[in-house]
Amino acid sequence: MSVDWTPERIEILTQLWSEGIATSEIGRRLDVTKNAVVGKVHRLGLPKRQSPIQRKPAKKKKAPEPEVITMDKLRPGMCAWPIGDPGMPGFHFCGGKSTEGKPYCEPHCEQAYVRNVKEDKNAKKAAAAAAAAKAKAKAK
DNA sequence: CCCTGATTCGC
DNA sequence: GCGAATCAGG
Repeated sequence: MSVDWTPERIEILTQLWSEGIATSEIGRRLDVTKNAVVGKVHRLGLPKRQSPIQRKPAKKKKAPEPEVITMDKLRPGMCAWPIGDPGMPGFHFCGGKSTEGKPYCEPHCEQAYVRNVKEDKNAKKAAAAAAAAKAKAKAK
């Protein structure tokens, strides 16, 4: 098994790969499995081969579906920011963690109380100041 | 079935 | 970051 991917081994790997050598062959050459080779190659960002292969959206392991938050899924503590048009099919909510005492998550809270300012210099200035203050507070 | 590379996911 | 398992095309 591979002890470490030394620069030399990576160089050999890259060289063989660029020469069009099969992963299994490279693996034999470096005494690693072909999976290790293809994994490393992919990680190094080397040019791909055999392009027309398109993998499935990954099943069999888990179901990391973002789960759309419909009305019945919406519970206290979840952001009630509406997504889509109420009454229309597929209407749902953000569902993120809402801020304490507020019906929306933080990003949507910001949107919620945005005033109808357009090209207001003061607003920009205030926003910048607020951002700076926030960053400063966070840095602490 | 064999080969190939691609992607995911536990470590 | 690594690579086995798994997936997909040929």
